[in-house]
Amino acid sequence: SLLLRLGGLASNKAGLEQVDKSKVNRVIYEASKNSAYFKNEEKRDTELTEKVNKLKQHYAELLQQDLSYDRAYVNTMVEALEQKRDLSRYIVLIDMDAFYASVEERDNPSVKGKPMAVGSTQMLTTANYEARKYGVRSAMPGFIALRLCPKLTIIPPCFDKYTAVSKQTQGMFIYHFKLYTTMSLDEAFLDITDYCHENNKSPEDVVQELRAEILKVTKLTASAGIAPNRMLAKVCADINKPNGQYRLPNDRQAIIEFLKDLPIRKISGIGRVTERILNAVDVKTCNDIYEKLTYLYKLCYPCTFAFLIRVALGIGNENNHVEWTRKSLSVSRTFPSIRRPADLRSKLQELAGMLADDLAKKNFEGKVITVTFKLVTFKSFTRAKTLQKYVHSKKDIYNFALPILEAELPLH
DNA sequence: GGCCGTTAA
DNA sequence: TAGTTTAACGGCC
Repeated sequence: SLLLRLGGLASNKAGLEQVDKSKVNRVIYEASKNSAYFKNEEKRDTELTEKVNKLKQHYAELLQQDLSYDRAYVNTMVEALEQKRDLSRYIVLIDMDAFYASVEERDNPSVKGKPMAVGSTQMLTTANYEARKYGVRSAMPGFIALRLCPKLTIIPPCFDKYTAVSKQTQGMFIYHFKLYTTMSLDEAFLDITDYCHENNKSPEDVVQELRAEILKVTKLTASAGIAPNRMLAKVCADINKPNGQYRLPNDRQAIIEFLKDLPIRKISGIGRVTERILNAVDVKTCNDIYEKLTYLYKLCYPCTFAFLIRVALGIGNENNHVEWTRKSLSVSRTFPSIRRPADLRSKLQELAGMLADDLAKKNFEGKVITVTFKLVTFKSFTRAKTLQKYVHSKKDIYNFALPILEAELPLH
């Protein structure tokens, strides 16, 4: 299971269906096994396994107990949520297909049809569909991708171009719809309910037209998911990727049916750790969450349980309409190992300057300063300090960060 | 308030 | 040879 996790493909990613997974995993393992990165991952995995085993033990004890009182309480919570289920909205997630890679293909047609990825030998951010056939994927270091596919072309990212396209699509969205800005350049949530009613059009047709317009304006394809809430729309957007769309009707029974065999990992917010934790209590699908709600109520923190019950019922987050506001701003860089205090100080200077520039551009300031350390062993840790006043200048950032750095010296 | 871990793109 | 960057949030002490 370790090998699977470390080398394991995110098989839920589009375009990876026909990959020879065991061969790909072997190549990744051979390229990884002696690295410091791998050793660190092994350590993390051991810690997680311990946590999972403890949970299993706790679960086994619960199986022996009479939980009828808890079951009744959970049922009242389910009913209360059911009362508030909102099936009145048409929420859409628009997701540009292999975004960065598609932009580069568009602007350089000679790489079209050939395996290509955007990034560097250190890290890839996006792979085109041709490259995905070889097991190449985003968040994979380029040097490993080259072992999987020696003919792979790696193109350095050009964020100005991606930002420009993102501005174009966002402009199209807000012209007609309520737009909930998302953090990435290639994704946006829209509420098309009012538009559908006003123009007497079906959600499917509206999204079809929107995707056609995106293609016309940007020469790029997008996929979309349509559902009564964000959580489900996000899952739906993956179903007919690339260049497709899927609608989950605003119907309770259809939602229950949709969730029946849906793997928990498809839900945004459930990653590899949560997946393994839930697997430990025999939960693999969203319906399994529903079946095991009483146990999860006993095993999870209230906040986690509140999230899971919504997943089980297919009811999204309540504050869907809350505007995004920035809460922090940061810069980070990985560089070849340095340990001389003078070198570390000048690196800090450099980063402080970059951060000050970004703060100026965004007209932002902060009063909590956090320094993150990453060692050659890949162990990382943070040290933070709340200041008396808001700061934004390079000088202030450096002066307040320096003692935080020096308190950790010597690094080893 | 400070730190760690998880998640996502 | 080589494993990113930015942002948010929950939980613990």
